[in-house]
Amino acid sequence: MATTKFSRQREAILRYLKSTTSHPTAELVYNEVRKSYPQVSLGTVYRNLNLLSENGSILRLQCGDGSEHFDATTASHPHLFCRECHSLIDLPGAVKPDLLSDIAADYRGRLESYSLMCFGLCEHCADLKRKVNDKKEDSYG
Amino acid sequence: MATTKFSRQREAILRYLKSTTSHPTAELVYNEVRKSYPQVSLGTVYRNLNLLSENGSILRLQCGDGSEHFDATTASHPHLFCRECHSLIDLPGAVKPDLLSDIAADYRGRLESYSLMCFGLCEHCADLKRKVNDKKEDSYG
DNA sequence: TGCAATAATAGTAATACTTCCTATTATGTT
DNA sequence: AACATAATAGGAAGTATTACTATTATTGCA
Repeated sequence: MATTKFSRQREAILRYLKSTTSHPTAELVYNEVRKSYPQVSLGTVYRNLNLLSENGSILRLQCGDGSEHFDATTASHPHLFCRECHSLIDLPGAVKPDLLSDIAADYRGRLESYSLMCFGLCEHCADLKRKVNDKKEDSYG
Repeated sequence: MATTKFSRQREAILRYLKSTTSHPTAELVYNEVRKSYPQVSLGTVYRNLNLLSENGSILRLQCGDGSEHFDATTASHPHLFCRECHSLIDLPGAVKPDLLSDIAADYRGRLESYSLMCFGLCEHCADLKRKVNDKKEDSYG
């Protein structure tokens, strides 16, 4: 078996992901890591993101915007993709831990993990919407 | 506003998606629709899949295998991506309808819909695994 | 029924995003 | 220090998807 060797680039990628809650794409990780390793290549970033997600160090998120996002908080937790500002954010509050077992009760296969992506409005965009509605009420009522 | 006009190709795409439970990719939809419309182009398939998913006629599913899958069963329901045979299947049994409200209780934004993707083994692959394990027990124990 | 307006299409070019390839460099071991 | 090899940089190649444009299909109306 090929043993995994340490690499500064991989450490920088993981360190960056652990330092942010912004769920960056590969491209954003690349731009960030380039600040400390100007010679790093996009291929290296992709190879390591794949390696880290395969060994469970990070999560791979898809929200329907075409590209993939990465998250170093590996415990299954829900995300929200805002349909207004297109930001991808962590949702506070745990999902019921028995989410999978409820489903598994009806199913003879094996459920090991899940990814829950919510769609709607983030707090900021929901606030804006409320303000706009308030104004409308002012003018018409 | 541009009004949407009828198109045979779009109808064929939707009809096919409604006739199957296999969650095909754009490429597979293309191959299928080509049987009735040999001249159809991949661009048309993509444009219509986007249109149909934007107007809520179909769902867009991502299971981490790189491409997108489409589903004409539009009610939010859970899916399973089998890590062994890589098939993407519907999970029976409803998710608790209060799944979103539980989360929304802690959140000031607005949650409108969700996509729940489970990972593990489908019934078929889970069965195979059990048989292999049984054999091992035979030989070693 | 025929005509005008325009949405949708086919076919192709262009654009992501991601992986693959190869010579070179970094890491870990003896 | 020397060896074995994992990992890298840089660029080429491969997919999945979108954009462009001349042509065709659909719709509303005379």
